[in-house]
Amino acid sequence: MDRRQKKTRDAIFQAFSKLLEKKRYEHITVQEIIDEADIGRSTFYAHFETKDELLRSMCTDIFHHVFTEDLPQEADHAYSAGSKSLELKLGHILYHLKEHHRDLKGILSSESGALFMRYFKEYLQDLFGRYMADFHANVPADYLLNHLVGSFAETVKWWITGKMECTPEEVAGFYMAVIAV
Amino acid sequence: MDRRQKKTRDAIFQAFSKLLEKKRYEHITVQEIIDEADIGRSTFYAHFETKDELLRSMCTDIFHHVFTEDLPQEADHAYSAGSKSLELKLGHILYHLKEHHRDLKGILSSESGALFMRYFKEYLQDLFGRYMADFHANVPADYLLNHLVGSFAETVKWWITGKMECTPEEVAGFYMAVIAV
DNA sequence: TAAAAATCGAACAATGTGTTTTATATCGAA
DNA sequence: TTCGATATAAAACACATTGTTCGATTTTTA
Repeated sequence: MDRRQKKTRDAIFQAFSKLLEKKRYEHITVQEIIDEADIGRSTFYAHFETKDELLRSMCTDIFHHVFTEDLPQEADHAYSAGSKSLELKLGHILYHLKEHHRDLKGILSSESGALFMRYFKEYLQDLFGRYMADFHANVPADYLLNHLVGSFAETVKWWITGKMECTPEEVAGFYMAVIAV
Repeated sequence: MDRRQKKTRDAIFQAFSKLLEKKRYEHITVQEIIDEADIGRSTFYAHFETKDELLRSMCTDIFHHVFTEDLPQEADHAYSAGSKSLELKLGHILYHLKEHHRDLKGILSSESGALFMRYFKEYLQDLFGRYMADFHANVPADYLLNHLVGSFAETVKWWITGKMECTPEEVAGFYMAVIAV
């Protein structure tokens, strides 16, 4: 990627993130992002078609980091069955999410949080699908999956938007405690 | 309330609801609502300051119906303690929500669903707060409340946006099954 | 019937969007 | 280093949407 492109992209991300901290997503204009990032109008549109796509890109970047990063802890437990394996994996995801907590606080604080949650759940859907066999509840499978995914996403939101006093391990523990079926 | 006002208000609600069925909330313009409702521009703004406020009013109307309607079943069980009392109450709420499923499908299908969910949770927060004593989990109280409220809201969303093949009682049962802590 | 209130409809300013164009600056490869 | 390719800047533009205003008209209520 061209240095200039990367520089511009980073400037936009940072400007957007900064604006999100003090303003609702809906009320942030492209012009404000441009001014904050100190770039030309046409340059912004050369990178992103819309504000929504900008948010989507930020989320995708974060998810790519969070979900595809090396999972050192997991190697030892890759074949351990059941809930402990899931708990470790979720703890690891929380650990990586924490590294982005500044960006995430901004994103989650406004309506953009709803979009983030939607994208986040798409990723989680795949992950949890692989653990569904470990759960046995007398409810429809799609309902259960929806419940597990939604609850974890809400857990993340609760953690990030709160004071984040708990460790990733503790948060994963809370989650496992309330979904134990 | 003046007949004209009621007529106009209903026309706006119906037009908005109809548009929501085929279009995303964000992409619906005030002008489209006006055209669909066949009213004057200034009339719309005499009723609602913004599109957001229109949605908020629709939600409030529905919630008022759902949460304050007579609860016939509950009279017999008002003093029964524990989870059965909660399950009955939730079943009743689901029963009333079903009466609005046409409007709700539209609202929940787009980003307006995020706003609905937020308002809905505000109401649920009060309700669940009164049952918190019945739950005992080794997690922070605010986390647990957030989990219970969020999960029920997601349950409603799953039910309304799906095929709604289950009865309110069944859905309440599913919910109780997965939150049993 | 008469005053009060709601609606209509047209015009209006203000704001934001996304595109286009031309000139300039920077990059990457030969 | 040189040169073609590419990214950016800056300004102008058409367009859509918003929210307000105002006078005329209709409907309600007393």
